[in-house]
Amino acid sequence: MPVQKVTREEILQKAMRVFKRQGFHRTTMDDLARACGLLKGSFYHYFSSKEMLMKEVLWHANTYNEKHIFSIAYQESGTPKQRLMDLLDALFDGVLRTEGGCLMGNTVLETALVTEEFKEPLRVHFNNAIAALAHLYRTSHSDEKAQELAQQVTVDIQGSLLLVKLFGNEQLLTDCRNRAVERL
Amino acid sequence: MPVQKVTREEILQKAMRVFKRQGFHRTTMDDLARACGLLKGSFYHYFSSKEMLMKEVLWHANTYNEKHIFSIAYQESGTPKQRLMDLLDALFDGVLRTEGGCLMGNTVLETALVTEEFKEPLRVHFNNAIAALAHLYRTSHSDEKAQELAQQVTVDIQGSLLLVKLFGNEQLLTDCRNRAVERL
DNA sequence: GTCTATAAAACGATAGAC
DNA sequence: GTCTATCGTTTTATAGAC
Repeated sequence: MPVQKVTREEILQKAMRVFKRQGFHRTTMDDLARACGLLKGSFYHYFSSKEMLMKEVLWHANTYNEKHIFSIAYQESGTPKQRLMDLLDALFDGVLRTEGGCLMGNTVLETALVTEEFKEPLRVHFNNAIAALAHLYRTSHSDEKAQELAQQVTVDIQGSLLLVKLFGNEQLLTDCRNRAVERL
Repeated sequence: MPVQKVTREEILQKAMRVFKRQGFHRTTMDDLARACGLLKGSFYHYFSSKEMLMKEVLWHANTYNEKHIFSIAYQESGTPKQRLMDLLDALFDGVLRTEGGCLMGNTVLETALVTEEFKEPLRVHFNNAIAALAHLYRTSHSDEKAQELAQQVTVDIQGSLLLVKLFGNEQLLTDCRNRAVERL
C-alpha cells in the first residue's frame, strides 16, 4: 500500500517556493513534483494542471497573509507605529526567508497580460496590503491621505524588492521600512 | 532571389515589444518570427538562440535609452525641473506606448535568479536611470541626498508600473511623476 | 535571405499497474 | 497515493532547396 508522502498543504508550500524562485512559465510540473519528493505522474493526483496549482498557491498565500501579516494592522494591542513595524517585519521576513522576492509582485509582472485568471488573487493581495497600511495611517491622517500613503508604501516596497533582486542590496528594504514608519 | 523583409534593427524593435508583453519564457521563437513577418526557420539566420536575441534586445534598449531618454538629464538647455519633467515624460511615453510596462523591470523579476546573463544589461539600465536622476537632484541637494532621491524615484517608478499593470490605473504614474518633481 | 521539412528534446497531461 | 510508461503537443534548433 502506498504511503502518503506529502499533504496538499505541504505541496502548496513547496510549490510556492519554486514559483517564487523561477517564475510561472520557467517552472515545470517536474520541477514542482521533485520539490515535493514526488514524480510528475503522481502530482496530477493533487492538481489537474499547472494553472490550477498556481491559482491555489496564490489563494493559499492570500489566506496566510491575511491571517499572519495584514491582521497585525488590526490588532488592538500596541501603538500604530509598533504595529506598522511588526507588519513590515513580518512581510519582509516572508519575502527574504526564501529566494525570489515577492511571489505576488513577480507574478504580476510575468503574467498580468497573458493569464487573466491570476489577476483576481493578485488584486486581492495588493488590496489587502493597501487596506492594512491605510488602516494604520488613518490613525494620524485623513482617510484620503492615509489611502494615498498606503499606496505609496506598497509601491515603495515592490520597487525596492525589484532593485534588491537585481543588486542584492538588502539595505534598500531597511530604508523602505524607515520611510514607511516616518510617514506615520 | 529572396528579398530581405526586415533589418536586424527592426527585428530588435519588434522582439522588444513581444518580450515586453509576454515575458521571456512565455515567448516562443515562433511568436518572435511572426511578429517580424518571418517564419521560424528564417529567424535563426539573424540570431542563434532566444537568449542571444534577448541579450541583444536589452543592450539595444540600453543604447536607445542612453541616447534619447537619460541624455535629457545632461542637456545644457532648460532648468533642472524642466529636464526632469521631460525625462520622465519620455520614459513614461516609451513605457505606455506599447503594452507590458517596462521591459527592464519585467525581466528583472522574471529572470534575475535563473538567467545570469541578463543581469549585466539590466544593471546597466538601472544604474543609468539612477545616475541620470541623481545628476538632476544634485542641482539642489548634496551628493548623498541626490543619490538617495534618485534611488527612491527609480523604486517609485517600478513599483507604480507594477500596480498599473495589475489595476490599469495610469493615474498612479502621474502621481509618481509629481512626487519626483516635488523632490527637486 | 527566406522558405519547407524535420530532427531532437522538453513539456503538459493521461492511463493503468501496484 | 505513488509509480512507470506513454501519448500528443510544443518548442528549440538545424539542414537544405530555392
